[in-house]
Formats: sequence, structure tokens, C-alpha cells
Amino acid sequence: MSDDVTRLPGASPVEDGPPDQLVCHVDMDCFYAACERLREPALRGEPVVVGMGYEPGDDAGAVATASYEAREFGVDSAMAITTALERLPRREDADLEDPDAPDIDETGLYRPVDLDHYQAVGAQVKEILHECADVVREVSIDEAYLDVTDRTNWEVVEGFARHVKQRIAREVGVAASVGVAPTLSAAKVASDHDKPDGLVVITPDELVEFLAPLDVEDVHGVGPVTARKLREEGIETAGDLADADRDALVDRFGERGGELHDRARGRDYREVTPRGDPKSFSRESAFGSPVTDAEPKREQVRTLAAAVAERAQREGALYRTIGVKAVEPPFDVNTRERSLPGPVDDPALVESAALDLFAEFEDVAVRKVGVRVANLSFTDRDQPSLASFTAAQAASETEPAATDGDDASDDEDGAGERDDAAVDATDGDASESPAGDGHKTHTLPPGQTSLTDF
DNA sequence: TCTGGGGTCCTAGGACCC
DNA sequence: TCTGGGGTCCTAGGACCC
Repeated sequence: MSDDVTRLPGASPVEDGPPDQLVCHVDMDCFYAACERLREPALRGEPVVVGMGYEPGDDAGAVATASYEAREFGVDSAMAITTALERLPRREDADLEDPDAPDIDETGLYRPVDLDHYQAVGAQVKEILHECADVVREVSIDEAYLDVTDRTNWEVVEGFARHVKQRIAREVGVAASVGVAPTLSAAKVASDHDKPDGLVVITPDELVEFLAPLDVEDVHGVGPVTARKLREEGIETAGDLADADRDALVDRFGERGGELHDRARGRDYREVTPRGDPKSFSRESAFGSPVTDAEPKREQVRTLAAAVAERAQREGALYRTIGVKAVEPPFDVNTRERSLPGPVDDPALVESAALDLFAEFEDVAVRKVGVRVANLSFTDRDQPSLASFTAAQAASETEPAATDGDDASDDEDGAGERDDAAVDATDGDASESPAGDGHKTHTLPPGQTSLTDF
């Protein structure tokens, strides 16, 4: 029911042809690096690398953003910091006296990610964007689509887009690339086309010709895996994809195949709609090297569970599904999740459920663990009142949860034993938390460590 | 390039219900 | 008792995006 909130009547796709719209895609250039330069002007003109999971001086983590100066040295997003340091040593290691030290002109400045700062800068940019358009879809911290159909027209849209860029540069101090096109996916292609500081307008007349020569991987939605498969069939460009047999694409790639075919032909029936509520929250973290011992992994799971639960509470979200992730070397991603009979806000339950689901990975080598909550509902909007929620919950709690001591893994064939008795409230009454913050808390009965009764 | 973190959507099989 | 088909929910994995 809550899902329907995001599917407003006006948001249904137009079936009978491209919607007549003017879409503007705004994409900040090297946003994290630009934000660092904003508060540390000495970084301007220098190779800057912003690393995540990285602290000053260490060499763990990965590159979140590399400035264009750093990219000259072969440093790129998602690259391991160790690799980046090989190509671009840190400035601190330059030493004019030492012949073995790197040349200062071939060193870069490394900074750790500071999301709070970027969020604050991003908010200023978004404020401008909302002033420039009636509908804005914020895709990420540094990217948004604008529906500007009613604000401009094809004759003057270039000036309009230039105005948006200049406002961002003048009022916030960071550079954006802007693309304008009749569809979302083409606007995205347009903003990418002349980065950095680009401004590209693709009119409806030019659309097909513009797309045709592009690499097939430039089509939004074609990633490395699909691109490889397409190339194996001789489909190298967007034009090749546009000319390919649609039914064959659907056979091979499912509905997505048809969608990609459309996009390569300049057809994209999506409209610009604001983003709805989030669907899940997750936290994950990687170990420096794979860990086999149970306790350090369990400790990390506990930490992540607490962080996820805290996030949900902060955002006023209840969750009905709790899940974990365990990545085994070399890169085998395993996920396990369980759904509850009803939405809860219960940090202790997130922890015990996560540990329980994680049990089967306790004694194997794991390089990364994660915890997730999903099936979210938001208290102050689409959620039934606390009173009715509590009543419904009480009704499903009449049967006490069994503590059978079984391993979670033993439950595979025990589906018939599943019962609907949910998680029991500790004191038998579903009282609000003492803090009186409106959050109803739920915990497993003392001593219960298994979730086989989910 | 030996792979970080936070998300979304899709698919496929099985359970379960009518 | 056997058979059928449709619909929905759940779980696991995969691809993609930023």
C-alpha cells in the first residue's frame, strides 16, 4: 500500500510516443574534489584524490573522486588507493633533497571523504536547481534531472542552461556539466559528452544522429557485463544497438533488452518525477584482509547493525526485513535476509537477527560484511497510527516465540514449522520507549538467540 | 584495477492461497 | 484425490548507477 504513494497518476509512462518534454541533466564535475577545493583553495590546479575507507597517511580504501589533474596520471574512480599511490605518490613523500623520492610535480594531494561537507555544498546546488525548474529529480548528491518544459523552449534553452551553470558557479563555486535533451537518458548522455564544464543541447531533430556513433556502453543502463555480451554479437555502438533485432534483445536480456533498444533509438518514456522515500538502508565495511575468526566479524556485524538501526530511527523509518551480506574471497557475494510479520523499530532485534543470519559465515574467510534493513515504512506519512499499529502487533504476538536452539541452517527444510508468532515484546506489553520519542521498541525475549521462528 | 560503500531494479524458483 | 491456472510474497543473486 505504501508503495503506491510513489506511483502517482501523472507518473505513468506515456505509451504512444516520446513525451514532449525538455529535460536538463545537471552533473557536478569531480564533485568531492571540487568541495575539497572550496574549503582549501590551495588544492586548486593540483592533482587531488579523495579516498573512501581512507585516513590521512594510510593506503587502504578506494578512490571516490580524482580531479582531472590526477586522472592525467591514470588515477580513476573506484581504483584501490594502493594503485593510485603507485601512479601518483602523495605530496608528503616528495623531497627535493632525496634523489629517490618522487618529483614534486608528479605527486598528488590525498584527502579522506567528508560526506557531511559535500552534503552541505550539494544542498546549496539543489536549492538553485529547484528555483530553475518545476520538477527536480535528485539522483545523488551531485546529480539531478530537471523538467524545464514550461520554463524555456528549444530556441533559447542553451541560454537557459548556461544560466543554471553560471548560477551554480557564482553562488556555490563549483563547476557543473549540463545536458539538455527530449528524454532523461539522452540528457544524461548529453551532460557526459563534454565534461568537465560541458554544455550540450540535443534537440529532438538531432537525437538519433547524435546517439548513433556513441559506444554502446555510453547508453545509460549498459554496464560492463551487457556491453561485453553485446560486443560478442557485433553490437559496438548505440547505432548498432538501435538497428539490432528487438525480439532477440528481449530474449537475451529480458525486458531490459527492449528498454536498452529504445534508449539507443532515442526513445525513453520516463518523465521527470521527484524521488520517493528510500527503499532500504544499509551499511557495510571491508576488512583489510579476509578474516576467518568469528568474533571480529560478529563485532563488525554488531557495529553495522547499530549504525543501520540508528539511521532508520533518525529518518523515522520502520523496517520489516533485516538482512546481512558476507563477501567471500575472491568476490563471492552472499546475502541472507528474513522478513518480520510487521514493521518494527528495534535496534536490538536488528543486531540479533543480523548475527543469526550471519552464523553460517562465522567460520569462513570473509573480506566484507554488511547489514541492511528494507521494506521500509515511514511513520509520519503512510504508516497507520501508532494505536492501530500497536493493536495489530499485539494481535500477532499472542503466541510466545519458541526458543528451540536450532541452528538457522537447520531451518531449510522446516518451512512447515514456521509460525506467524512474531517476535515477542520483552515485557509482554508493547510500550513506547521510556524516552517517549514515539518509537515503539521490540526485542527478542531474554535468552532467545535464534530467529527460526520468523 | 585484485574490488569501497550506498543504493535501485529485475529475475527466477518455491511456498502458499484461491 | 488429482489437476490446473493465476496471483502474491519471500529469498538469493545479478547488473547497474553514482
